[in-house]
Amino acid sequence: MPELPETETIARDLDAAIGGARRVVGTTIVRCWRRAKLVVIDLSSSDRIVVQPRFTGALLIDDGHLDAAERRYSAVAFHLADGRTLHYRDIRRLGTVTLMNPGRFAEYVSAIGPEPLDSAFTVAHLSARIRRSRQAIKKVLMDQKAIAGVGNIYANEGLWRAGIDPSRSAATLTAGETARLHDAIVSVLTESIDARGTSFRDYRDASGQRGRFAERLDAYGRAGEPCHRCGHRLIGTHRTVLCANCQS
DNA sequence: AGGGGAACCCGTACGC
DNA sequence: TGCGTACGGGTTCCCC
Repeated sequence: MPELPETETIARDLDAAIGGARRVVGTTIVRCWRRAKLVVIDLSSSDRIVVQPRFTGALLIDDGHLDAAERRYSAVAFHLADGRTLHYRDIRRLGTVTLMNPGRFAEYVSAIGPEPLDSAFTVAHLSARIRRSRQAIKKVLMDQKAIAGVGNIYANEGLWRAGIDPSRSAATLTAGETARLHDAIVSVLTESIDARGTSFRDYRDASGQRGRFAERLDAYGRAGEPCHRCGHRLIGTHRTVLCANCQS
């Protein structure tokens, strides 16, 4: 399930492969980039193709060698002037591909919170958002209106790094905890992008490769295994995992 | 307003 | 073996 680092990897690869004036029938792909968990494809017409992969969506380039298994679930195909085809494939079909004009795109994006890897995302910003919510801190982290791009995996990882219980009411976090959480989110997302994301289940990048961050996870998917920090057994379901000893 | 819950979808895992 | 069913999971929409 692509979160920020996986979506960033998809967008970067896509931009390298087809960004910079690749002609599609009737228009030209100018640039591919990421906002939150969305892959955004800028067209010369000033419209944009906005792809939300959700769980199983992937953008794959067929240069004539894409195997039939990958092509099988293709829902949308963009034929490029150079002969290649950009496929949106989605096994569970919960993802979306939307063509937006500039007004619609601006409206859509304005409802999304700040990018955690932008300099505008400061401890003060996180603190202000956290302080006014009595919801569990993990739920706030996953709220796209609060912070863009963080989902279940990186919410678990960030909270583990910061040593904070995911079920803690957001408003009860101290200034020190908020600062640690901010640093934890930024570092885990940055490191995951460097590793080309976390591959779980169906996620593949634009060339069909898996990400390497899965082997570096500290919490997500590790219930019952020893904490990498203190050795205590991690508790929880596959959804929320924590170390009861060092996340209080 | 803010929070809670259902719907969306289909491959996988599991039970009989 | 083969069929049927429960499950998952982010976002959106609806309702309280």
